[in-house]
Amino acid sequence: MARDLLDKVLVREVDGRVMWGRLVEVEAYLGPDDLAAHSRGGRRTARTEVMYGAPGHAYVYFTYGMHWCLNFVTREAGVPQAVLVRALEPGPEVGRCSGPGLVTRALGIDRALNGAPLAPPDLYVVDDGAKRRRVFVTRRIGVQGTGRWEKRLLRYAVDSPSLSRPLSRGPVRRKRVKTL
DNA sequence: ACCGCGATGCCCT
DNA sequence: GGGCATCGCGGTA
Repeated sequence: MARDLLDKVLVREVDGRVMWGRLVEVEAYLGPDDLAAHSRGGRRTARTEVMYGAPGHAYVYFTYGMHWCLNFVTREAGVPQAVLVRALEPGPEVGRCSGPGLVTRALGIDRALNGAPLAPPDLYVVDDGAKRRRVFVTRRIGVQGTGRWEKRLLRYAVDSPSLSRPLSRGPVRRKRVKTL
């Protein structure tokens, strides 16, 4: 799901204004077994509740005292997995989206959209037929102290100047970045 | 280029 | 009360 979302367009409409950006960087969080996921160990709290619901809905959480992060719930009810939206190539009139906190700030996404369906008119994804670029996979950003999970290649990105962080240090080298 | 750190508040133990 | 799926700034190279 994370891989398939790349190069598709995230659209946000608010007060009749249409904003969009192309998805270039996402991360998969694989539920109870994934020690880096909010739903690790099957945690089911007020915050994680929407991940236990139907797929195709937004999971929006607040972090570091100031940032909202947008996720897509991906699996059937009862399986709390999600894809974190980390970066977009911004459309016209949309500010920089090179990081999960910037994505939500640029598109006006906050707690009000937690649990919202990913469907018009508020927030949705469209396939505009753009050519799919080569997909790179790396370790997830900001994931530490989770044993093997911090090494797993669950960050999916296309090579773009709008990434939150480079695919690897220096020029992209085949040896350090797994290609699909 | 890399590193350290402060801001700021909710979540969960 | 500690930590956090972050960001931008200011310092050192």
